[in-house]
Amino acid sequence: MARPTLVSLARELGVSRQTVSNVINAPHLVKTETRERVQAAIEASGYRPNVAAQALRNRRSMTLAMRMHPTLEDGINGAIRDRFLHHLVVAARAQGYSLLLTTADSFDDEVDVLTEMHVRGTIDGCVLTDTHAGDSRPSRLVANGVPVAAFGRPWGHDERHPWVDVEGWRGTHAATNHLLEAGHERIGFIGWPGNSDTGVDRRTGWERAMAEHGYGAETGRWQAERVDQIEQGMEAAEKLLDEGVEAFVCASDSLALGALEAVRRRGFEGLEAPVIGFDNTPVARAMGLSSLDQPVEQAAEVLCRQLVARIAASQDATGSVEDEHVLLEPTLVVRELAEMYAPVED
Amino acid sequence: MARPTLVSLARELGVSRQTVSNVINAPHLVKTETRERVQAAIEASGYRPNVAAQALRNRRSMTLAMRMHPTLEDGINGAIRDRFLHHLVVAARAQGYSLLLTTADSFDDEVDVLTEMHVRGTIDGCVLTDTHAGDSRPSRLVANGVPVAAFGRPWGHDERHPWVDVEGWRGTHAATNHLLEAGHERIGFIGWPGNSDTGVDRRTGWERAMAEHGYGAETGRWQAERVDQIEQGMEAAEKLLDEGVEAFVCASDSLALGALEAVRRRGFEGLEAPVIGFDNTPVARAMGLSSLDQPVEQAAEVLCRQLVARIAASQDATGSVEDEHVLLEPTLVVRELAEMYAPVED
DNA sequence: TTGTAGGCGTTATCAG
DNA sequence: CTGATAACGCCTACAA
Repeated sequence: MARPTLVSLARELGVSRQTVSNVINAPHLVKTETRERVQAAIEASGYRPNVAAQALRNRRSMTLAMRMHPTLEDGINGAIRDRFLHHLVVAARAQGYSLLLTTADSFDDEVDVLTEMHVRGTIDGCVLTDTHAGDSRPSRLVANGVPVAAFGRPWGHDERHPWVDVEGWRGTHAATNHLLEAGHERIGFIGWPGNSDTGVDRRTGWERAMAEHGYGAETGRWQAERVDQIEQGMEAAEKLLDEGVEAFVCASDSLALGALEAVRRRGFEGLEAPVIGFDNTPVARAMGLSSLDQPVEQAAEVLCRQLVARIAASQDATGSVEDEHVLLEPTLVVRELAEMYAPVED
Repeated sequence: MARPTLVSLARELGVSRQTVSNVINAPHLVKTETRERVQAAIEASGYRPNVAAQALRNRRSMTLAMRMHPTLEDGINGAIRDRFLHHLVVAARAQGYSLLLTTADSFDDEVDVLTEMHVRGTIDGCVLTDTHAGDSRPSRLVANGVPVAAFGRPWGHDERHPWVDVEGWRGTHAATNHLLEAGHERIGFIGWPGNSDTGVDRRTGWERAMAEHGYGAETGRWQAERVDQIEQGMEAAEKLLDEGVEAFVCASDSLALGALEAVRRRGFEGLEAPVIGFDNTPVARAMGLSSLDQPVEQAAEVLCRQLVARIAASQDATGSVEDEHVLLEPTLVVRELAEMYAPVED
């Protein structure tokens, strides 16, 4: 027994296929009596419109795509991506869209893959993540006519596409203030080497807060740059502790975990360790490390809305919409150190 | 300038659209000369077949779906899911399929959502994860005519669908043997409370290895059951250490991290901690904890192959294929504890 | 309010 | 080897 179609339903009911279609897409056009009869038949038969036919006819696939980056050191870490992805799917669904996952070997390849999908009508638009300085993906995709929305601002470029980003500096700023208010004075910062935009951004918040409290002169001495590993964090923290630093804001949870270990070994007062990480990873939660949480849920939602608006604009040919550029703020999650990791007594 | 179609290309070249189609799908039917002329035009114009039209015509969307579970305690953890997903996308792509992500509020809802997608022609089949005892999803989906392949065996049921699973017990068995060979004698096991199938499976490997080495009588005393948290693992380990246990195999990395801390505090010889976790999470890697790695890449690949075969069978109506049931083995990843976490000296 | 007609872009079948 | 014809299932004008 084949699946019912508009035509088969219409035939059975003795009406035209158009009437059935109207019952679904423009019920107000159909006489109540007919409508109810048709609706009953639709439900009884379990009829569902075929998406391929709709896509062909409407020229929209109601599908978005996003590249699944291989887990990289410097990209969004696994846990965050997992959360982001989940919310993205939910947000897309809420707008009637599906999310398709893709892979690519490189950023260049990503542009090709996404463009191809768009040309073939597989997707209506795409989400970009892991933006970086000099990232040419957005402009190239836009040039190819592919609607784009990015998670991450276009560092240094003034791109013509909507994006959402999290203002890391506001997070580290809040974290620094929190430590200062808790009575600590010499707050250090452990960040990444090089001038990655995210890295500079996160350090800036600390610098600013310190300057605001009259420690501007010390920000040169009280900071360290290490690659993103626990051990590196610990080593850096020990060096800074020797210089008199007593609390730490870190660019990542990995570095923070290292700093935490260093701090534990020297002991500290109270239940809350004077160390704050970034990204609020599961480990941080498990150990009781305070951390900055990125509002990925909200980011996913905004991103989706932007993208859908962009798609609508690109199809209505009503011209361009105002590109939204949204900045969100991380939330400081304060925790007490898990008992088992309480500082080692001297 | 609209995108080229078969018709527009055909018109330009003065051939029929069918010929153009043949050049793409059945080149051998076309005279070399014509073929080359058409091919040149295709490349020059950047023509790409429209997937909606293909899907409509071929009645296959070349798309698979998988539910994105909200991160749960007992499900696949974030990091593993991330890896699995990535490989699934790659494997699907290799077979010409795309992967669509979905959400659902419950297992029941998941069946509805996936069935709906299949009825509407959005997807050709789906992947199931987080299978559990009494899981009715596979049979219901199969009943609805949706091709299915599951990551996780149908615990206790003899389902008629292909699946792949990882034999946890072989992992813990190998881990236990490794510790025994390293000279430890009294190996304990820290697992989860209750009788979750995965939990029992993982414990079984340890029990078996212990029995094989003449410690069968001790497996009752040398094990503990705790909820999956670091602190619980530590507490359990301390209790067992007091009973004379000297090394641990754990059902998860969380429990193992706790056990590791307990072991550190008492000190141990060598660089390799006498603790082995499960799932090879990033934290384990960072801290230098030995762990059992699930072959998710291979699982994704096999799963995809199974599903595609299943789809083909469901469409050729050639009857049913032999359902494959594949069991894979975890790999023991032995690590030396990160220097900074070296045991505390007495 | 309902029905008719045309077309979205592709592929399979069959005749030339 | 090539081309004409007929769907695949849906939606939007437009006509009745």
